[in-house]
Amino acid sequence: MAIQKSEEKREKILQAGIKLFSENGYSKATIKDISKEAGVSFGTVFTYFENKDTLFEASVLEPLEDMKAVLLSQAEEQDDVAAQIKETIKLHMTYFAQQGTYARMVQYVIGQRDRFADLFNELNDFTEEFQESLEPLIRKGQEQGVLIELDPNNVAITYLAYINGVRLTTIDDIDQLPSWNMFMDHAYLLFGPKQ
Amino acid sequence: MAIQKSEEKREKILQAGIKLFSENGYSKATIKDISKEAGVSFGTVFTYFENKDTLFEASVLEPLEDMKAVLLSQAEEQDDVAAQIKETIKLHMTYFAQQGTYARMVQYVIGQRDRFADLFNELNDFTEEFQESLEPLIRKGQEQGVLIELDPNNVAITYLAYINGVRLTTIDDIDQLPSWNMFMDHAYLLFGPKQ
Amino acid sequence: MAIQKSEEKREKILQAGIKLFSENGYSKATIKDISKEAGVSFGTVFTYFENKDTLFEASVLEPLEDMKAVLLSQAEEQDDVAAQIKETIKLHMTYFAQQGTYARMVQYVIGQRDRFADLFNELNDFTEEFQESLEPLIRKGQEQGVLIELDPNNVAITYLAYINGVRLTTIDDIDQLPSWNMFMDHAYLLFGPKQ
Amino acid sequence: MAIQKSEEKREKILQAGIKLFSENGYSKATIKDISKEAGVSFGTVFTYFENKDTLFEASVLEPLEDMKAVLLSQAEEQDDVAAQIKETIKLHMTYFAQQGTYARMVQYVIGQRDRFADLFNELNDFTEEFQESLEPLIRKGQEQGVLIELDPNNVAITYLAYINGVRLTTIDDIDQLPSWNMFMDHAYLLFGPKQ
DNA sequence: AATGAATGAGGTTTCATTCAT
DNA sequence: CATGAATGAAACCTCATTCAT
Repeated sequence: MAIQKSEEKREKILQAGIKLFSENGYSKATIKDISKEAGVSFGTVFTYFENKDTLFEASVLEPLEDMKAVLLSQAEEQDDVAAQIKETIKLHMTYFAQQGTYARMVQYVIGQRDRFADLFNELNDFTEEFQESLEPLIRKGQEQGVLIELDPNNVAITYLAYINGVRLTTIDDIDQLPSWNMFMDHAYLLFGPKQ
Repeated sequence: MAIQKSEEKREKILQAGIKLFSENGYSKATIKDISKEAGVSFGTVFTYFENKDTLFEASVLEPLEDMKAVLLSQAEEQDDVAAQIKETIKLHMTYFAQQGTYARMVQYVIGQRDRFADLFNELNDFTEEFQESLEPLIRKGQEQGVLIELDPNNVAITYLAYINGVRLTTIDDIDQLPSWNMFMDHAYLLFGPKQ
Repeated sequence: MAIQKSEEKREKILQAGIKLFSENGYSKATIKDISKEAGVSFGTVFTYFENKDTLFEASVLEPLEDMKAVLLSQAEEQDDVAAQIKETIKLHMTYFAQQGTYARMVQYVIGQRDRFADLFNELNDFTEEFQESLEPLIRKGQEQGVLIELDPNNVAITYLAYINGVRLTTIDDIDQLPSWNMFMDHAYLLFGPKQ
Repeated sequence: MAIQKSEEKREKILQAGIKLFSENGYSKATIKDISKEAGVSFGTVFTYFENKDTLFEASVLEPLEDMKAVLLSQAEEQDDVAAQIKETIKLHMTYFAQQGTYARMVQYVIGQRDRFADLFNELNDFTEEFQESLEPLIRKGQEQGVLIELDPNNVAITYLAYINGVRLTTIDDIDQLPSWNMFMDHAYLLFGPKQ
């Protein structure tokens, strides 16, 4: 039970970290602010995280697992491959639309790969995993003549860059779904639909 | 002549600011480091820029003008509209490929629009300008039956997001042009080519 | 039986305190380190000692009693007073040779007599006791014409300073007895042997 | 002139460091206290010393040079070797009597030789130098039949330990010269006078 | 105009102590 | 009793900004 309570607090601090690091960047997000946001005392942060860097790493890694899970998931198998891809895109981008500012942290890590080497490698490894995961779907589309012949790896890479670009550039809140719908429609173009 | 000399120094400091802010972010780039990079003394920075924020704003704005000029420029008018668009994309993305880390500063401003309200508005205004600038070309492509019918504004927005996504996600140096060539080819897909 | 067990724990903590305070000084020896060294939990330290200062005082006092006992003890009465003194010196200094870093704590207390007033007075009182204890032996040596006429109090004081100086300056381990033998031989000089 | 002023301030800080480190030990002497004692602001300390450790090292080394100079100096050559030695002792111990608490810092360094390796080695080297410096005088005394035959190195070592012991144990202020006179007289015993 | 010493607010981190379990 | 999570005071250190030279 003591453990239960601890985990709760750790989680609160982590969520506060994710929020403030995302919104303000590493340096501007102070431990004091994070502890206030989490509703714990200043010192308690250090009970759960060795130091600021450790908290930051956790703040990046934890949502990353979610993000990975979403991006590696796909819509159900169906005959209409175009529909299947479009649904997959919707699955992916809906998540990003809700993700708020998290993408900015990923960006931060990429920008300072020396400092956060482990995190960076983790992100890098994921890119490959993502390519592999998307390849069968893309190939299926190409084989059925729905998509033009493009290197599936390149499609995956550009599609991922696009998602990030949209997330980083767009400042809309989740509510403004209309524009997100548009972004989803256009994402499909990167798969090279025959039209 | 005194003015001439001053301007030189101001420029050196600005370039140092652009470099270090881009590479390290706002907080980690210290005035001392910037002055060292610029080859001037510590106090001199404050002779040319009121404070750190002012220097940062200038460091974002100055390259922004270049970036704007490039993104608003287009390849020469020609009969083959597809070729014209592709050349325009090359024009745009070659610049970004060479820009190194500058895009990260833009990102930083977008992420803190409250703090850098003026800069943010400047960026926002540009988006509209960019849409207007690209519209004729897109419309031309659609009229000639080379592109499918899409809202030109949306094409411009998604294309811009894509460019940013590529720049922010990709860590390649300028040298590794192969991948940038690929990114250029795929960018064209966002214009909705009939194929 | 409960009490028995408690006393055991108290002793473990005390020994850990003596060890770590001696080796690292007051500030650098943390309660956490001491608890770990003692093999008890962090909070348990406060069950047996009100606070850090209390533990420190105990850590100084407890070995002090041993030290006192040793320094107040003397070699067996014998006709050859020179031999008796030399054996007494050996008794004293062998103890110090084995004491490791404890002397440093005494030093620490002397250096901060305001802070540890009680301890300091305790130490001061001992000096007088030591003088009294040594006086008969010294006087006996002088009466037998083995020692020159010196104020026995001064002999005791300088001898005590010498022992401390050797202990504080020397970094040898107990093993390196050779040098300690030398130190013992020379200690006798302070008693003013006729030669 | 600017340099002149700087050096003055550096010196003030250093003197404050020597005073407070000696009196309170490393950890209890805070930068804030030291800056206050020196009459400068908190930040100014870091203008002249990289960090607390650096200031501490300087606070040990600077007086060490004085101390070395004194301990390596000797009374003028004269026919009466006993008088010469006694005067040399007076030279040495008068300095220590005035030195206040400095010896405690030396003690601190010896106690933590791993942490302050360079300082420790410096101290260690000095011991040898001291032995060499004292050897001729001791040998002269032995040759003239004033001193008994003892290893000069051992005499030097024990004499040094004695001085330190007196300084560390004695809490008298400089004023109380009487006791220091006694300590000087007894120091001579360590040289092994024939009597 | 150029310099860099001086300042102190504010950041991260440590750690003695309290106290609920 | 034993435990260790919670707390916040206080330490060190950084660095933007001021200002005398």
